[in-house]
Amino acid sequence: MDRIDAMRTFVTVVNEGTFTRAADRLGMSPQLVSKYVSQLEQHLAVRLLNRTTRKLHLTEAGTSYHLRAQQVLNDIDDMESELGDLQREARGMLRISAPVSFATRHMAPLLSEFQSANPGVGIDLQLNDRKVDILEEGFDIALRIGHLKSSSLIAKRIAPVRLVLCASPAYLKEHGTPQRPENLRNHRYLRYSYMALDASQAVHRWLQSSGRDHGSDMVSNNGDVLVEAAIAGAGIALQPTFISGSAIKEGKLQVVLPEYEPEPMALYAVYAHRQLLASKVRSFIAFSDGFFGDPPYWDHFE
Amino acid sequence: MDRIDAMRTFVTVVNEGTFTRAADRLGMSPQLVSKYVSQLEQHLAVRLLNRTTRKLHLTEAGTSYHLRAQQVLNDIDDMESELGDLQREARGMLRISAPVSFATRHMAPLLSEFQSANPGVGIDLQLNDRKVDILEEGFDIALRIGHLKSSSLIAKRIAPVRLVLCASPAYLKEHGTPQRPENLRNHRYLRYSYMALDASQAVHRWLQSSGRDHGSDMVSNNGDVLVEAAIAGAGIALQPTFISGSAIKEGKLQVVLPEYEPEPMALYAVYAHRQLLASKVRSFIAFSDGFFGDPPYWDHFE
DNA sequence: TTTATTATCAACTATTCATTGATAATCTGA
DNA sequence: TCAGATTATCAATGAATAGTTGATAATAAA
Repeated sequence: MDRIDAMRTFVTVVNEGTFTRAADRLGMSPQLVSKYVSQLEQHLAVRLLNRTTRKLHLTEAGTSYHLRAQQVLNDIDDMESELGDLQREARGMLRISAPVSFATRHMAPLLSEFQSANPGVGIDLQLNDRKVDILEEGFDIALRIGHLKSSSLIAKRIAPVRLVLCASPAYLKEHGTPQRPENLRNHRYLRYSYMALDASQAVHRWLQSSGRDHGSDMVSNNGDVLVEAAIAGAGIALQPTFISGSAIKEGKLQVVLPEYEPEPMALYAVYAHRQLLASKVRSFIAFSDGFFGDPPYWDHFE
Repeated sequence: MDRIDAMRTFVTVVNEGTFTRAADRLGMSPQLVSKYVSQLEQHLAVRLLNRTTRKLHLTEAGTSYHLRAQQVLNDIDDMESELGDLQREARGMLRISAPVSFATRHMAPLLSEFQSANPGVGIDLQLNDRKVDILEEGFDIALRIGHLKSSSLIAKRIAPVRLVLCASPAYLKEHGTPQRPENLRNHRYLRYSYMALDASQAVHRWLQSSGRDHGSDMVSNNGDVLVEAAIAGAGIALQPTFISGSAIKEGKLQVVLPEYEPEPMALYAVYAHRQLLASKVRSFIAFSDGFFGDPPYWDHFE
């Protein structure tokens, strides 16, 4: 016996006045109504109704139980319908973790338009380039760049991320434009410290090759800084186009060795489960999908 | 799935922090705990917990549900333990219907001692000589005198009720003391209007016999009045000893034709059901049983 | 890496559920 | 007063569910 159903049955019987009418209203057989009430009485070890075949009369215990059971049922209904709304309407606080450079440049319009479309959703955006544990730190979604290794998490591809080698025209004029990957060993590399490039990429081999003088490289864990440095003529940077694209378009940077461009990575939205996903999360994933275009607008520099 | 059990399981999981500890506390298997929580999520169509094999994290929906579910469970526990107390301790209002003459003379000590023994029980005593419908009128117990015809009600015999013919010594001196039932037709009968005597009783035949002059009888629906009238010498009354007993003992009345005394009737406590009887009712029945003695104290007139 | 812990899945049996038809008790209207 | 209608409950049956055990995958700690 489901005690909530039994309570609801008893309350309906009291409100309707007879077992049969209660059965009609609840869409069940009178026999079942009778059984439920009996079982409830059995469970409580209290007689709730004095019943003849014609009339029902509440006992003192029944009166008291009816009153409070009605309240409890209302509470449960409230509670469940509140959860239902949460599911249906996309409400609540959406906690997002995102990479620093990408977020500062490209997230604002996405979030702004998403909130216009989903007024019930609040957003808490935490910028972080380390790999956060979304469960442990309570994130609904983490945006990540790279080739994802498998895990128990779900990853939805949001946009491609191209990496291009680039330097300022002035730098190239002074140091020469590399025509072959081998030439890179003679250049100053503006290196991103978290970069985890696939070793099979030709460009990577030359940038990491032991023949180079690593002591003269510039290293940062922030891509923006490296791109700004490249613009200022400090060397050659291998950075995503979502950072360098606009500078390239404006002519402040020039793509180097385009024919050796590494395989593109991707921006992923990572979340915990596929089933019973909160509506706010589902909506955000769907909203992000294709938002940046394909190819994304920051790649329109050529 | 019992939703209340499922709610309780979920709340315990959240409070204990792991499924396994919750299972220990609830005395069930971890598999079952897992199943319950899953079914609850299924039912609500909301993910309540983000779980890895090592740690649990509440979702936003889960946080809100946990808070309210805990409240609901408390309400239910309160409600049920209140009913339990009602059952265990004998509390509440006990509504009793009783015959007028009996109650005015003999109920006070019973009720008073019962309340001393059961301080939680209030008493509402309604005096009435008609046959009340205890369910319809909301009585817990009706005291009735007579030979009860069968019904769906339960009747517990509390005390024997003897009926004796009696008259004042002065009346008998003036009109003669009947030695045989036939003599009764020459006397004035003080008749109780609700009297439903078994027609097989010898005395009854003579009192109702057509040879008598009924026009000279006195009729009342109150036995006290008839007994008082008998004391005043108005005639012969057939009344219960619980009314006439004290007057007989004091010599104000004299028993007539004792060898023709009708079969005794009884005082019954009538109530609706035997099962799941409210504790206040059960206690009262038990308390009444034998309270008046056997034979009852009012029969000690001989 | 190995071991221990944890949640979950899968399969299986005992139990419970919900239905149907039958019955007893009451009420209603002639 | 008596048949017909209504009502609650009982009993029996097949369907669905509950709760168990053993196995598995994932993670944390040693």
